[in-house]
Amino acid sequence: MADQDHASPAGGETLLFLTDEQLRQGIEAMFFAYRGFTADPDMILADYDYGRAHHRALHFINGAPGTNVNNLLAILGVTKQSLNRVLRTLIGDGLVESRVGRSDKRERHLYLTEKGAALERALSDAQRARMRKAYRDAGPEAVAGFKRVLEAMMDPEMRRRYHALREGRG
Amino acid sequence: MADQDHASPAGGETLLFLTDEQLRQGIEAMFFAYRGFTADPDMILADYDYGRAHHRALHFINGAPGTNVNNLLAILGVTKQSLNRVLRTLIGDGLVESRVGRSDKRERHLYLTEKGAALERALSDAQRARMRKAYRDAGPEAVAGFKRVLEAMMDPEMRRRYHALREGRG
DNA sequence: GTTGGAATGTCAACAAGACTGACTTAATGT
DNA sequence: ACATTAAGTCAGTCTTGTTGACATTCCAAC
Repeated sequence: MADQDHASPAGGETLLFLTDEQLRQGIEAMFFAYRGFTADPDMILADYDYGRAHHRALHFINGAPGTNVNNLLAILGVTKQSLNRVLRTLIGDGLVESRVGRSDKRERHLYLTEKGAALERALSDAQRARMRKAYRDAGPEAVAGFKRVLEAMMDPEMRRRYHALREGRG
Repeated sequence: MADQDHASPAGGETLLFLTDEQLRQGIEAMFFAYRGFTADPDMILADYDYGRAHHRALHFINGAPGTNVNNLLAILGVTKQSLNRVLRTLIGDGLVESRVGRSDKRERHLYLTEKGAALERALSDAQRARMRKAYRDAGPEAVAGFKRVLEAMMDPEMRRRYHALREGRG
C-alpha cells in the first residue's frame, strides 16, 4: 500500500512524502524525539521531589515574569486544580513568589525567586544542551524546516500563544 | 537579548540559530506541537475507556505484528508491569491476541485482532490527518529538516530502534 | 537428570499528575 | 446591591507510571 504513489500520474515528487509510511515515520520520530527532549530535565528533577509539571511551570514563569495564574493556565493547558498543586509546592519551597496585583488585587503575579531561577537554569541548560547538539548536527536549514513543521502541527490557539510568547520577549 | 548574535564577529550565519532565545523557541515549539500531535487521538480515546498508553501499544503492535512483550517494552520505555496492565485490558477486550511462543514458551507474541486493527486505524487516521496537513503547509524541504532535527534529538538507543522499525517495514 | 540462575510475564499496592464537581473568598464592575 | 471574575480549596476519580513479590519456562553447569 506504500507503493500506491507510483500510480499518481504527475506531481509524484510533491506527494511522495505524504504516503502513510512517511507519515508513520514522522509520528514515530515525534514519539522518540519527545522522549529525548524530556529525558535530561527528568533526571535532574528526580533528585528533587519535583516532576515535569514543576519544570513546565518554572519554564513559563521564567519566560514571562509577573504573569498571572489564568494566563499560565491557558499556556499549560491544565486545570487550575492541577496547576495549583504544583504552584503551592513551588511557593512553599521558596522557588516562586506570588504577589497580589496592584491594579487588580484579585490577580496573583508570579515570579521566580533566586532559588527558583537557579533550578530553572539547571533544567533549561540540560534541555538546551540537547537542543543545541541536535541543531548543530542537523544544520541551519533543517532547523528552519523543523520549526515550520512544528508550528503547522499546533492547534491555532496554541500557535497564537506560541507567537505571543516570542513577541513578549523579542 | 536576541540581538546579541550580531556581535559575533564571523560565522554569524551558522551561529544565529544557536542563541538561547532560538533554543528556547525550539523547546516551546516542541511543547506546543506535541500537544497538537496527541490531541486528535486523545479525543477518540476518551469515548472508549482507553488512554494514550493503549494507543501506543496498538500503534507498535500494528507496526510489528508478532512482536514479543520484551521488544515492545524496550520501544515504549516503560516497565513491564505498566505495559502489562494496558495489554491485559486490550487482550480482555479482544483488541489484541497473545500467542504463546512455539520455540520459547515463555514469550508471548502479540497481534491485533480485526477489532484492534479497526481502532488502531481510527486513531492513526486522525493523527496522520494532522501530520499530513502540517507536512503540506510546511513543504517537502521543511519535512526533511524536521526529521533530521528530531532524529538528532533522540537518544542513540532510541535512534537505533527508530531505524530498526523503518527497516523492518521497508 | 537435577538443579540453580536467568528470562519472561503476572499480580498487588502505591504515587504522580491529570481530571471533574462543588464551594469559598475577595475584588471588580454594572 | 448584585452578578461576575480570579484565585484557591476540598474531595473523589482515572490513567499511567513506579516497586516488590511471585510463577513459569528455559538453559547450562554439575
